[in-house]
Amino acid sequence: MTLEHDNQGAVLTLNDFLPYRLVALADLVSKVAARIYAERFELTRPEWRIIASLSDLGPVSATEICAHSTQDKMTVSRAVASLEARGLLRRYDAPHDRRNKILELTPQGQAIYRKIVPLILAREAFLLESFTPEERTTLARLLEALTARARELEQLG
Amino acid sequence: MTLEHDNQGAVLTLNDFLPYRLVALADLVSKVAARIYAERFELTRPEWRIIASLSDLGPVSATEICAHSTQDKMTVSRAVASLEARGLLRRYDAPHDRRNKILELTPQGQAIYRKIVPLILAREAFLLESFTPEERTTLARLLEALTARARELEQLG
DNA sequence: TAATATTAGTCACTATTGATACTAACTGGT
DNA sequence: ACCAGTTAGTATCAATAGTGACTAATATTA
Repeated sequence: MTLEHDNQGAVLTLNDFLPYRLVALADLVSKVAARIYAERFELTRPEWRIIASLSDLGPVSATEICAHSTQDKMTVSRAVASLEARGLLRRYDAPHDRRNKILELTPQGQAIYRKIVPLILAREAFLLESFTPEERTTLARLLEALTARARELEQLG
Repeated sequence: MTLEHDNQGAVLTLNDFLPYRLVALADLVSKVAARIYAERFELTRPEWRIIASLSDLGPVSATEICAHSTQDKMTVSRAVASLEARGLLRRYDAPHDRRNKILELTPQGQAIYRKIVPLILAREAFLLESFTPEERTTLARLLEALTARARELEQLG
């Protein structure tokens, strides 16, 4: 099957259409998660992702955060400025490249992370509660395969 | 497991965290799809969803579009205005409720839909190409179950 | 049948996002 | 050492999305 085929008269039912279902589900899940970090901790999604990334990676540059959290560099730049102003992270010059600022969570930033994580993990657990271990593995595998495939598609144009 | 439990010291790895994976995948898939309706047909995502919804449902009110396409009513209002200005849909008063405007694709709107659908379906097919029929069914079922679960979670707060 | 509440859709305002371009710092080839 | 090319991060401006108030129409209920 080519990407430019001419399957005239084809019909698309929005609710049976995978990309739509995926985006709708992601929006919903995203909204539920945001209720924690936004309403309870006054963090935006980019801010929360930066905190999570720094916990994952340790002190790294903004560019590494971008890659790890799939966010635009401008988005990260803004969120970092805000987190720094609130004392949740600090920045210092990288030893051998002064363009590069290394980011690091402050103890306050780490404390917020430790408060958020159990709440967020409880939501994830609730979502997966009705699945068997095999189903969870399958889900992860299928999403992974779709992601790989979507990356290919992105390259193709 | 409660949603307010105190699993202190828990760790969250962003890339193993289902909500993050879902959102990242949805963003990617969304971006690929947008290349078709945005770049080739100059439609925004809300506009495209309205066209798809009207094709699914036939002539309906804006409110029904909102529900069917999971979009905010303001988003739909704006996109409808734009589509009407471009002659892709028309509006007329509902017979028994004059608050209500019924929306309907014009022949031009239908023509655009018919051009987009095969292209979009080809992308979806590419994404699913490496899956067996069983895997596709499983994927749909798992996403459906997750959606139901996320709706519950949304209610709980 | 008034009085009240609800609903559809839009307006106006604000906040967020995204694209482009810029500055400063580094790299590599000659 | 010098110049072109690249990279990190930020500024700026335009487009987009989200919120609450608002208008008009309908529904509800006393």
